[in-house]
Amino acid sequence: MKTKERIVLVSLELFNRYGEPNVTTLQIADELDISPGNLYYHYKNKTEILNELFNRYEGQIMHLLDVPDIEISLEDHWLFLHLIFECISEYQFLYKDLVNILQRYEKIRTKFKKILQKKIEASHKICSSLRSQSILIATDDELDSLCQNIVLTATYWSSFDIIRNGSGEHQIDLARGIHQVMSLVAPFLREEERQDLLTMSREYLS
Amino acid sequence: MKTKERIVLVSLELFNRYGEPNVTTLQIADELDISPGNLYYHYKNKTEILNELFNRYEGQIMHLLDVPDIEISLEDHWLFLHLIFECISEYQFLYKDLVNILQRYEKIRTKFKKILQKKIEASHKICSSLRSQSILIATDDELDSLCQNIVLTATYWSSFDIIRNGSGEHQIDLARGIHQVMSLVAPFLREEERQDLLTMSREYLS
DNA sequence: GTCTATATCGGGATAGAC
DNA sequence: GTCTATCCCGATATAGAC
Repeated sequence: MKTKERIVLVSLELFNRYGEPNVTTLQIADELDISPGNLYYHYKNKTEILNELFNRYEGQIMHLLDVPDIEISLEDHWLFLHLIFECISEYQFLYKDLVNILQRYEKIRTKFKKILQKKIEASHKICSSLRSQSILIATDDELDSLCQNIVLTATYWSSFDIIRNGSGEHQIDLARGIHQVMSLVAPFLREEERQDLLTMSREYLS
Repeated sequence: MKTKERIVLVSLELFNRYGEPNVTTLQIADELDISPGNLYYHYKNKTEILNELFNRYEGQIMHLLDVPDIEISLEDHWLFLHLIFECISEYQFLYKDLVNILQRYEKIRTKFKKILQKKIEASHKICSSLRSQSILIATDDELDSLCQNIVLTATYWSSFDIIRNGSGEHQIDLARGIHQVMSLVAPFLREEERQDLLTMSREYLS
Protein backbone atom coordinates (compact mmCIF):
# COMPACT_ATOMS: atom_id res chain seq x y z
CA MET A 1 0.00 0.00 0.00
CA LYS A 2 1.17 3.50 -0.77
CA THR A 3 2.58 5.49 2.12
CA LYS A 4 0.12 8.32 1.59
CA GLU A 5 -2.78 5.95 2.11
CA ARG A 6 -1.16 4.30 5.11
CA ILE A 7 -0.79 7.70 6.74
CA VAL A 8 -4.51 8.36 6.50
CA LEU A 9 -5.46 4.97 7.84
CA VAL A 10 -3.07 5.02 10.77
CA SER A 11 -4.06 8.58 11.59
CA LEU A 12 -7.69 7.56 11.68
CA GLU A 13 -6.86 4.74 14.04
CA LEU A 14 -4.85 6.92 16.38
CA PHE A 15 -7.33 9.77 16.28
CA ASN A 16 -10.12 7.37 17.17
CA ARG A 17 -8.14 5.85 19.99
CA TYR A 18 -6.56 8.89 21.63
CA GLY A 19 -8.56 11.80 20.31
CA GLU A 20 -7.38 14.00 17.47
CA PRO A 21 -5.98 16.84 19.62
CA ASN A 22 -3.84 14.36 21.57
CA VAL A 23 -2.19 12.77 18.55
CA THR A 24 1.02 14.34 17.26
CA THR A 25 2.48 14.04 13.80
CA LEU A 26 5.49 12.39 15.37
CA GLN A 27 3.27 9.70 16.88
CA ILE A 28 1.72 9.03 13.50
CA ALA A 29 5.13 8.76 11.88
CA ASP A 30 6.41 6.50 14.66
CA GLU A 31 3.46 4.17 14.35
CA LEU A 32 4.14 3.89 10.62
CA ASP A 33 7.89 3.47 11.10
CA ILE A 34 8.58 6.38 8.85
CA SER A 35 10.28 9.69 9.58
CA PRO A 36 8.36 12.87 10.34
CA GLY A 37 9.96 14.42 7.27
CA ASN A 38 8.48 11.71 5.15
CA LEU A 39 5.06 12.31 6.61
CA TYR A 40 5.33 15.98 5.75
CA TYR A 41 6.30 15.09 2.23
CA HIS A 42 2.90 13.47 1.73
CA TYR A 43 0.80 15.89 3.74
CA LYS A 44 1.97 19.43 4.24
CA ASN A 45 0.47 19.53 7.74
CA LYS A 46 -1.76 17.80 10.23
CA THR A 47 -4.81 19.72 9.09
CA GLU A 48 -4.47 18.22 5.63
CA ILE A 49 -4.74 14.73 7.11
CA LEU A 50 -7.75 15.77 9.10
CA ASN A 51 -9.34 17.25 6.00
CA GLU A 52 -8.74 14.10 4.03
CA LEU A 53 -10.37 12.04 6.78
CA PHE A 54 -13.30 14.40 7.07
CA ASN A 55 -13.89 14.34 3.35
CA ARG A 56 -14.05 10.58 3.40
CA TYR A 57 -16.49 10.69 6.28
CA GLU A 58 -18.56 13.30 4.51
CA GLY A 59 -18.70 11.23 1.34
CA GLN A 60 -19.82 8.12 3.16
CA ILE A 61 -22.42 9.71 5.38
CA MET A 62 -23.91 11.93 2.71
CA HIS A 63 -24.31 8.90 0.53
CA LEU A 64 -26.10 7.04 3.33
CA LEU A 65 -28.37 10.00 3.97
CA ASP A 66 -29.70 9.95 0.43
CA VAL A 67 -32.92 8.28 1.44
CA PRO A 68 -34.85 7.02 -1.59
CA ASP A 69 -38.41 8.20 -2.18
CA ILE A 70 -40.10 4.92 -1.49
CA GLU A 71 -42.19 3.42 1.26
CA ILE A 72 -39.97 2.60 4.19
CA SER A 73 -40.53 -0.23 6.62
CA LEU A 74 -39.47 -0.42 10.24
CA GLU A 75 -36.81 -2.92 9.25
CA ASP A 76 -35.49 -0.45 6.70
CA HIS A 77 -35.32 2.18 9.39
CA TRP A 78 -33.39 -0.20 11.59
CA LEU A 79 -30.96 -1.02 8.82
CA PHE A 80 -30.58 2.64 8.02
CA LEU A 81 -29.69 3.42 11.62
CA HIS A 82 -27.27 0.57 11.63
CA LEU A 83 -25.37 1.94 8.66
CA ILE A 84 -25.32 5.44 10.12
CA PHE A 85 -24.04 4.20 13.46
CA GLU A 86 -21.34 2.16 11.79
CA CYS A 87 -20.16 5.16 9.83
CA ILE A 88 -20.11 7.33 12.94
CA SER A 89 -18.24 4.65 14.80
CA GLU A 90 -15.65 4.42 12.04
CA TYR A 91 -14.96 8.14 12.38
CA GLN A 92 -15.67 8.44 16.08
CA PHE A 93 -12.75 10.78 16.64
CA LEU A 94 -14.83 13.52 15.06
CA TYR A 95 -17.54 13.02 17.65
CA LYS A 96 -15.22 12.69 20.60
CA ASP A 97 -13.92 16.21 20.16
CA LEU A 98 -16.72 17.63 18.12
CA VAL A 99 -17.01 21.14 19.51
CA ASN A 100 -13.25 21.48 19.68
CA ILE A 101 -12.65 20.37 16.11
CA LEU A 102 -15.48 22.45 14.73
CA GLN A 103 -14.21 25.45 16.65
CA ARG A 104 -10.76 25.17 15.15
CA TYR A 105 -11.71 24.37 11.58
CA GLU A 106 -14.22 26.69 10.01
CA LYS A 107 -14.56 24.64 6.83
CA ILE A 108 -15.31 21.41 8.63
CA ARG A 109 -17.78 23.24 10.81
CA THR A 110 -19.79 24.48 7.86
CA LYS A 111 -19.84 21.07 6.26
CA PHE A 112 -20.74 19.36 9.50
CA LYS A 113 -23.69 21.62 10.03
CA LYS A 114 -24.91 20.67 6.58
CA ILE A 115 -24.56 16.99 7.42
CA LEU A 116 -26.53 17.51 10.62
CA GLN A 117 -29.22 19.28 8.66
CA LYS A 118 -29.35 16.48 6.17
CA LYS A 119 -29.58 13.94 8.98
CA ILE A 120 -32.62 15.69 10.33
CA GLU A 121 -34.15 15.75 6.87
CA ALA A 122 -33.45 12.08 6.32
CA SER A 123 -34.96 11.27 9.66
CA HIS A 124 -37.96 13.36 8.72
CA LYS A 125 -38.35 11.60 5.44
CA ILE A 126 -38.29 8.19 7.04
CA CYS A 127 -40.68 9.08 9.83
CA SER A 128 -43.03 10.80 7.42
CA SER A 129 -43.07 7.72 5.28
CA LEU A 130 -43.89 5.60 8.32
CA ARG A 131 -46.62 8.03 9.21
CA SER A 132 -48.15 8.03 5.77
CA GLN A 133 -48.39 4.27 6.05
CA SER A 134 -50.08 4.75 9.44
CA ILE A 135 -47.34 2.73 11.08
CA LEU A 136 -46.43 5.80 13.06
CA ILE A 137 -48.92 8.23 14.56
CA ALA A 138 -47.86 11.73 15.46
CA THR A 139 -48.69 15.38 14.99
CA ASP A 140 -46.39 17.61 12.98
CA ASP A 141 -44.89 19.08 16.14
CA GLU A 142 -44.32 15.68 17.62
CA LEU A 143 -42.66 14.53 14.43
CA ASP A 144 -40.31 17.51 14.47
CA SER A 145 -39.26 16.91 18.06
CA LEU A 146 -38.89 13.22 17.43
CA CYS A 147 -36.57 13.72 14.48
CA GLN A 148 -34.42 16.16 16.40
CA ASN A 149 -34.20 13.72 19.26
CA ILE A 150 -33.26 10.93 16.92
CA VAL A 151 -30.44 12.93 15.42
CA LEU A 152 -29.22 14.17 18.77
CA THR A 153 -29.12 10.67 20.18
CA ALA A 154 -27.48 9.23 17.09
CA THR A 155 -24.89 11.99 17.16
CA TYR A 156 -23.91 11.66 20.78
CA TRP A 157 -24.48 8.02 21.48
CA SER A 158 -20.83 7.19 20.91
CA SER A 159 -19.62 9.82 23.40
CA PHE A 160 -22.23 8.82 25.92
CA ASP A 161 -21.28 5.19 25.64
CA ILE A 162 -17.57 5.91 25.94
CA ILE A 163 -18.04 7.98 29.06
CA ARG A 164 -20.12 5.39 30.81
CA ASN A 165 -18.35 2.24 29.77
CA GLY A 166 -15.17 3.20 28.01
CA SER A 167 -11.80 2.35 29.42
CA GLY A 168 -8.99 2.39 26.92
CA GLU A 169 -9.78 0.40 23.81
CA HIS A 170 -13.51 0.58 24.04
CA GLN A 171 -15.70 -0.82 21.31
CA ILE A 172 -18.82 1.30 20.99
CA ASP A 173 -21.99 -0.61 21.71
CA LEU A 174 -23.79 0.10 18.45
CA ALA A 175 -26.61 -2.31 19.13
CA ARG A 176 -27.55 -0.49 22.29
CA GLY A 177 -27.38 2.84 20.49
CA ILE A 178 -29.78 1.69 17.83
CA HIS A 179 -32.01 0.31 20.52
CA GLN A 180 -31.93 3.66 22.25
CA VAL A 181 -32.94 5.51 19.10
CA MET A 182 -35.67 3.03 18.42
CA SER A 183 -37.02 3.56 21.90
CA LEU A 184 -37.58 7.17 20.89
CA VAL A 185 -39.72 6.06 17.99
CA ALA A 186 -41.57 3.28 19.79
CA PRO A 187 -44.16 5.36 21.65
CA PHE A 188 -45.43 6.73 18.37
CA LEU A 189 -45.85 3.36 16.70
CA ARG A 190 -49.11 1.59 16.08
CA GLU A 191 -49.68 -1.16 18.64
CA GLU A 192 -48.78 -3.96 16.24
CA GLU A 193 -45.51 -2.44 15.14
CA ARG A 194 -44.59 -1.54 18.67
CA GLN A 195 -44.72 -5.20 19.53
CA ASP A 196 -42.65 -6.09 16.47
CA LEU A 197 -40.08 -3.55 17.51
CA LEU A 198 -39.93 -4.99 21.00
CA THR A 199 -39.25 -8.42 19.57
CA MET A 200 -36.62 -7.11 17.19
CA SER A 201 -34.97 -5.22 20.04
CA ARG A 202 -34.76 -8.23 22.28
CA GLU A 203 -33.25 -10.41 19.59
CA TYR A 204 -30.81 -7.76 18.59
CA LEU A 205 -29.53 -7.01 22.07
CA SER A 206 -28.99 -10.59 23.08
CA MET B 1 -12.18 40.36 45.47
CA LYS B 2 -9.21 38.16 46.18
CA THR B 3 -6.97 37.33 43.24
CA LYS B 4 -7.34 33.62 43.80
CA GLU B 5 -11.09 33.88 43.38
CA ARG B 6 -10.79 36.14 40.35
CA ILE B 7 -8.57 33.55 38.69
CA VAL B 8 -11.23 30.87 39.03
CA LEU B 9 -14.01 33.07 37.73
CA VAL B 10 -12.09 34.40 34.74
CA SER B 11 -10.86 30.90 33.93
CA LEU B 12 -14.43 29.64 33.92
CA GLU B 13 -15.43 32.40 31.58
CA LEU B 14 -12.57 31.76 29.18
CA PHE B 15 -12.97 27.99 29.31
CA ASN B 16 -16.64 28.35 28.51
CA ARG B 17 -15.98 30.71 25.65
CA TYR B 18 -12.96 29.14 23.95
CA GLY B 19 -12.88 25.60 25.28
CA GLU B 20 -10.58 24.50 28.08
CA PRO B 21 -7.86 22.99 25.86
CA ASN B 22 -7.60 26.22 23.89
CA VAL B 23 -7.10 28.50 26.88
CA THR B 24 -3.54 29.04 28.10
CA THR B 25 -2.42 30.18 31.51
CA LEU B 26 -0.96 33.27 29.87
CA GLN B 27 -4.35 34.16 28.45
CA ILE B 28 -5.93 33.86 31.85
CA ALA B 29 -3.27 36.07 33.41
CA ASP B 30 -3.61 38.63 30.60
CA GLU B 31 -7.35 38.82 31.01
CA LEU B 32 -6.86 39.50 34.71
CA ASP B 33 -4.06 42.00 34.13
CA ILE B 34 -1.74 40.04 36.34
CA SER B 35 1.55 38.34 35.54
CA PRO B 36 1.79 34.63 34.79
CA GLY B 37 4.07 34.32 37.79
CA ASN B 38 1.36 35.69 40.01
CA LEU B 39 -1.11 33.20 38.64
CA TYR B 40 1.25 30.36 39.45
CA TYR B 41 1.63 31.71 42.94
CA HIS B 42 -2.06 31.05 43.55
CA TYR B 43 -2.44 27.85 41.58
CA LYS B 44 0.52 25.62 41.01
CA ASN B 45 -0.73 24.62 37.57
CA LYS B 46 -3.64 24.73 35.15
CA THR B 47 -4.97 21.40 36.34
CA GLU B 48 -5.48 22.86 39.81
CA ILE B 49 -7.74 25.53 38.39
CA LEU B 50 -9.66 22.92 36.44
CA ASN B 51 -10.02 20.81 39.58
CA GLU B 52 -11.31 23.75 41.56
CA LEU B 53 -13.90 24.47 38.87
CA PHE B 54 -14.92 20.87 38.61
CA ASN B 55 -15.37 20.59 42.36
CA ARG B 56 -17.67 23.58 42.33
CA TYR B 57 -19.65 22.07 39.51
CA GLU B 58 -19.83 18.74 41.30
CA GLY B 59 -21.05 20.37 44.48
CA GLN B 60 -23.79 22.26 42.70
CA ILE B 61 -25.06 19.46 40.53
CA MET B 62 -24.93 16.80 43.22
CA HIS B 63 -26.96 19.07 45.42
CA LEU B 64 -29.56 19.54 42.70
CA LEU B 65 -29.73 15.81 42.08
CA ASP B 66 -30.78 15.12 45.63
CA VAL B 67 -34.40 14.64 44.71
CA PRO B 68 -36.63 14.58 47.76
CA ASP B 69 -38.86 11.59 48.44
CA ILE B 70 -42.16 13.31 47.82
CA GLU B 71 -44.77 13.31 45.11
CA ILE B 72 -43.49 15.23 42.14
CA SER B 73 -45.63 17.20 39.73
CA LEU B 74 -44.96 17.93 36.10
CA GLU B 75 -44.20 21.52 37.07
CA ASP B 76 -41.63 20.29 39.55
CA HIS B 77 -40.05 18.21 36.84
CA TRP B 78 -39.89 21.24 34.62
CA LEU B 79 -38.30 23.33 37.34
CA PHE B 80 -35.86 20.56 38.11
CA LEU B 81 -34.77 20.39 34.50
CA HIS B 82 -34.43 24.12 34.45
CA LEU B 83 -32.01 24.10 37.37
CA ILE B 84 -30.01 21.26 35.88
CA PHE B 85 -29.75 22.97 32.53
CA GLU B 86 -28.66 26.21 34.16
CA CYS B 87 -25.95 24.43 36.07
CA ILE B 88 -24.71 22.67 32.95
CA SER B 89 -24.77 25.93 31.06
CA GLU B 90 -22.72 27.63 33.77
CA TYR B 91 -20.02 24.97 33.38
CA GLN B 92 -20.51 24.30 29.71
CA PHE B 93 -16.79 24.06 29.07
CA LEU B 94 -16.88 20.62 30.66
CA TYR B 95 -19.43 19.47 28.15
CA LYS B 96 -17.82 21.05 25.14
CA ASP B 97 -14.71 18.93 25.51
CA LEU B 98 -16.14 16.17 27.60
CA VAL B 99 -14.38 13.13 26.20
CA ASN B 100 -11.12 15.00 25.95
CA ILE B 101 -11.17 16.28 29.51
CA LEU B 102 -12.26 12.96 30.94
CA GLN B 103 -9.54 11.23 28.95
CA ARG B 104 -6.84 13.46 30.38
CA TYR B 105 -7.99 13.59 33.99
CA GLU B 106 -8.68 10.27 35.60
CA LYS B 107 -10.06 11.77 38.80
CA ILE B 108 -12.58 13.96 37.05
CA ARG B 109 -13.58 11.03 34.91
CA THR B 110 -14.45 8.87 37.90
CA LYS B 111 -16.44 11.64 39.51
CA PHE B 112 -18.22 12.51 36.30
CA LYS B 113 -19.35 8.95 35.84
CA LYS B 114 -20.84 9.06 39.31
CA ILE B 115 -22.67 12.26 38.48
CA LEU B 116 -24.05 10.68 35.33
CA GLN B 117 -25.20 7.70 37.33
CA LYS B 118 -26.87 9.94 39.84
CA LYS B 119 -28.56 11.86 37.05
CA ILE B 120 -30.09 8.67 35.76
CA GLU B 121 -31.23 7.76 39.26
CA ALA B 122 -32.74 11.18 39.82
CA SER B 123 -34.52 10.96 36.51
CA HIS B 124 -35.77 7.54 37.51
CA LYS B 125 -37.03 8.78 40.81
CA ILE B 126 -38.97 11.60 39.24
CA CYS B 127 -40.47 9.49 36.49
CA SER B 128 -41.36 6.74 38.93
CA SER B 129 -43.11 9.26 41.10
CA LEU B 130 -45.09 10.50 38.11
CA ARG B 131 -45.93 6.94 37.25
CA SER B 132 -47.10 6.08 40.72
CA GLN B 133 -49.47 9.03 40.47
CA SER B 134 -50.64 7.64 37.11
CA ILE B 135 -49.60 10.84 35.43
CA LEU B 136 -47.12 8.85 33.40
CA ILE B 137 -47.82 5.44 31.93
CA ALA B 138 -44.95 3.16 30.98
CA THR B 139 -43.56 -0.31 31.45
CA ASP B 140 -40.34 -0.79 33.39
CA ASP B 141 -38.34 -1.18 30.20
CA GLU B 142 -39.87 1.92 28.73
CA LEU B 143 -39.08 3.83 31.89
CA ASP B 144 -35.45 2.74 31.77
CA SER B 145 -35.02 3.81 28.17
CA LEU B 146 -36.81 7.04 28.83
CA CYS B 147 -34.55 7.98 31.71
CA GLN B 148 -31.44 7.20 29.72
CA ASN B 149 -32.73 9.31 26.88
CA ILE B 150 -33.51 12.16 29.22
CA VAL B 151 -30.01 12.15 30.64
CA LEU B 152 -28.37 11.80 27.26
CA THR B 153 -30.34 14.72 25.88
CA ALA B 154 -29.75 16.86 28.94
CA THR B 155 -26.05 16.09 28.79
CA TYR B 156 -25.52 16.90 25.16
CA TRP B 157 -28.10 19.55 24.49
CA SER B 158 -25.57 22.32 24.98
CA SER B 159 -23.13 20.85 22.45
CA PHE B 160 -25.89 20.14 20.00
CA ASP B 161 -27.20 23.67 20.29
CA ILE B 162 -23.75 25.20 19.91
CA ILE B 163 -23.03 23.22 16.79
CA ARG B 164 -26.25 24.13 15.08
CA ASN B 165 -26.60 27.73 16.11
CA GLY B 166 -23.40 28.78 17.77
CA SER B 167 -21.16 31.42 16.31
CA GLY B 168 -18.77 32.98 18.77
CA GLU B 169 -20.49 34.20 21.91
CA HIS B 170 -23.43 31.90 21.75
CA GLN B 171 -25.97 31.81 24.53
CA ILE B 172 -27.29 28.30 24.89
CA ASP B 173 -31.01 28.04 24.27
CA LEU B 174 -31.99 26.44 27.56
CA ALA B 175 -35.71 26.78 26.97
CA ARG B 176 -35.48 24.75 23.81
CA GLY B 177 -33.39 22.13 25.59
CA ILE B 178 -35.96 21.70 28.31
CA HIS B 179 -38.65 21.53 25.68
CA GLN B 180 -36.69 18.85 23.92
CA VAL B 181 -36.39 16.76 27.06
CA MET B 182 -40.04 17.24 27.83
CA SER B 183 -40.92 16.02 24.36
CA LEU B 184 -39.28 12.73 25.36
CA VAL B 185 -41.60 12.44 28.32
CA ALA B 186 -44.76 13.65 26.58
CA PRO B 187 -45.72 10.45 24.74
CA PHE B 188 -45.92 8.63 28.06
CA LEU B 189 -48.16 11.14 29.76
CA ARG B 190 -51.83 10.74 30.46
CA GLU B 191 -53.90 12.65 27.91
CA GLU B 192 -54.75 15.46 30.31
CA GLU B 193 -51.16 16.11 31.35
CA ARG B 194 -49.97 15.86 27.78
CA GLN B 195 -52.21 18.78 26.94
CA ASP B 196 -50.95 20.72 29.95
CA LEU B 197 -47.41 20.11 28.86
CA LEU B 198 -48.17 21.34 25.37
CA THR B 199 -49.56 24.55 26.80
CA MET B 200 -46.60 25.03 29.12
CA SER B 201 -44.23 24.38 26.24
CA ARG B 202 -45.83 26.94 24.00
CA GLU B 203 -45.79 29.62 26.67
CA TYR B 204 -42.25 28.88 27.62
CA LEU B 205 -40.84 28.94 24.13
CA SER B 206 -42.46 32.20 23.10
C1' DG C 1 1.28 39.09 46.68
C1' DT C 2 3.09 40.55 42.66
C1' DC C 3 6.43 41.35 39.12
C1' DT C 4 10.15 40.29 35.36
C1' DA C 5 12.96 37.18 33.38
C1' DT C 6 13.92 32.88 32.01
C1' DA C 7 14.27 27.79 31.75
C1' DT C 8 12.23 23.82 29.71
C1' DC C 9 9.72 21.10 26.88
C1' DG C 10 7.04 19.37 23.15
C1' DG C 11 4.80 19.69 18.86
C1' DG C 12 4.64 21.51 14.08
C1' DA C 13 7.12 22.18 10.28
C1' DT C 14 11.31 22.83 6.96
C1' DA C 15 16.04 22.12 4.64
C1' DG C 16 18.85 19.46 2.35
C1' DA C 17 21.27 15.02 1.79
C1' DC C 18 20.53 10.40 -0.02
C1' DG D 1 10.19 8.90 -1.50
C1' DT D 2 12.63 8.79 2.43
C1' DC D 3 15.85 10.16 5.99
C1' DT D 4 18.38 13.19 9.56
C1' DA D 5 18.97 17.34 11.53
C1' DT D 6 17.22 21.33 12.93
C1' DC D 7 14.40 25.46 13.53
C1' DC D 8 10.66 27.79 15.50
C1' DC D 9 7.23 28.75 18.47
C1' DG D 10 3.94 28.63 22.03
C1' DA D 11 2.71 26.80 26.44
C1' DT D 12 3.89 25.39 31.16
C1' DA D 13 6.27 26.34 34.92
C1' DT D 14 10.09 28.30 38.02
C1' DA D 15 13.54 31.67 40.18
C1' DG D 16 14.37 35.44 42.42
C1' DA D 17 13.78 40.54 42.93
C1' DC D 18 10.49 43.96 44.81
